[in-house]
Amino acid sequence: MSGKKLKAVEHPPVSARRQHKADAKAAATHPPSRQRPLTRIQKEKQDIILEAALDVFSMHGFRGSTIDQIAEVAGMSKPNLLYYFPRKEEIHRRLIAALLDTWLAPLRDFDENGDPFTEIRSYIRRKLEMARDFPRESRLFANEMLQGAPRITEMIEIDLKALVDEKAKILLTWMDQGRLARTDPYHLIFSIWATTQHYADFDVQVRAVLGKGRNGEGRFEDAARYLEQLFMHGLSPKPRVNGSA
Amino acid sequence: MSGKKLKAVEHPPVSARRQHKADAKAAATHPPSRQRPLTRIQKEKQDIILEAALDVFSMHGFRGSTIDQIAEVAGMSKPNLLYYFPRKEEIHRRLIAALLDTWLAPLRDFDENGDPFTEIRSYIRRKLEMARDFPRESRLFANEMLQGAPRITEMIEIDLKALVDEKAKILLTWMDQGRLARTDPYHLIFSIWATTQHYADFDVQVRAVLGKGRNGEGRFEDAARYLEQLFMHGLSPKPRVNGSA
DNA sequence: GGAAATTTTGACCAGTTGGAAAAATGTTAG
DNA sequence: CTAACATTTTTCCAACTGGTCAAAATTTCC
Repeated sequence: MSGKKLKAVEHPPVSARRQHKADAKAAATHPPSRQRPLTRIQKEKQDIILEAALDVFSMHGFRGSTIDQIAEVAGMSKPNLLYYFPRKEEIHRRLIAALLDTWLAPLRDFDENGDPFTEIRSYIRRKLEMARDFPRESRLFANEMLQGAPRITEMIEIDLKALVDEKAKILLTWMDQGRLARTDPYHLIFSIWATTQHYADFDVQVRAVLGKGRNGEGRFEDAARYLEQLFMHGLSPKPRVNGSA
Repeated sequence: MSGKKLKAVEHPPVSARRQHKADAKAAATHPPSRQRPLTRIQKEKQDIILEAALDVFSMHGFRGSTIDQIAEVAGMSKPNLLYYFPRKEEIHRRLIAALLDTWLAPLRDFDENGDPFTEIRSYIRRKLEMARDFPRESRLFANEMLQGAPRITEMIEIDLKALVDEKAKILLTWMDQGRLARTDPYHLIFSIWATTQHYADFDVQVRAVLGKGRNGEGRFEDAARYLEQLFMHGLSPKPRVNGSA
């Protein structure tokens, strides 16, 4: 329901402060990390752990989550879990790395040769699908943002920024060609992120407000319809529309 | 740059489960809680603590925050802090209660006798101002939502829902009168929440993407302009606009 | 000034948390 | 079967956590 292997992007020189004694002997018998090709069984266990960790981290954030909790959800003992991931941070890093990749995929697919409205519409749709199908990933990301993104600043300041810059340029071109209302392309992108991820991150609120009646999967359909209308109307290249007050 | 006292709204009958032993003697010498009119000095100290707690809770969530952290930010010892607030949960509850009240004020002011676009525009503006002036409150709220709103379910399921229902009805009336594009009023409200709070909750991301150049307070001006355009255009009562793909 | 009340501090505690060590239990290839 | 390896469990620990308590320092009020 959520797995999907994503290539992990290492942050080479992070080097956090060490306060615990453990440091030297890393190639001991315990972790199966050293060079080995990583058997299929190991991969499976790691996936189980990552699954469980996603559950926990996405709800409580990094500091609010405990290894014990994750181990319990994963159905194994804490030391056993630590056999696969030498430390808590490592699990979290793996999740974040995997997340960033999938999370940006829809934006990467934004095609400058396509029709502006088709592109925007399908971008919205894909982001909304992700909010529906991977809410935990969305919340993990949101948690990270709320905490000031301590572990991924470089990622968002470099990779993400570059990607958005690129797509903003495309939007600007479309605006110049009169195929799209002239506005700030960055805030346009922000607004798509915000409106779609809202359905994952604030799910409880959305459900509560919509009431027991209307909160099956249908709410995503409604959201899609509404957002489509809002953005299609809102961004159509027309001078002015309403001028009251 | 952020202070501004907010009137606190008490939740009378929350009654959470007790698991710690402390329970009986509450009128002991320690806490200045019993009946006393609460001196001005006490209020000041409590405010200092709440300020500090807002800093910490809004970044790390409830579980991820420690009393020691809060005490340090507040510039006092942990036992001293605990003298004013007998337990961690109490501080958090106070913050949340205060928050909810201010947070919903703009929506309460939504006036059915006003002009639809004027009302929506000023609602957006006010929400954006709150995201700018009270980002920590916004993040505290977001953190609570991400965790499934365990401490405020009743609040959002009852009070919030009722308020939104009421305002949705107003929006529907306007739509019936042809003064507003016909759409789902609930999702319309969600989209305003999402787009405005985004600037508080995902502040790091917004700053990073906009780059060092354009991230002074100006970004809120730009956001306001963009959102105004999006919503004013997007919700104007016109049949169809673009029909490609 | 001094007794009473308030506020602050220092020492302490039981439970939790991240993690280490090593022994115990599989598993597998020769 | 058994040596080499992989996995799991048991035991343990030091630091941190929320919170208590009594004594000390300070303020308040007569």
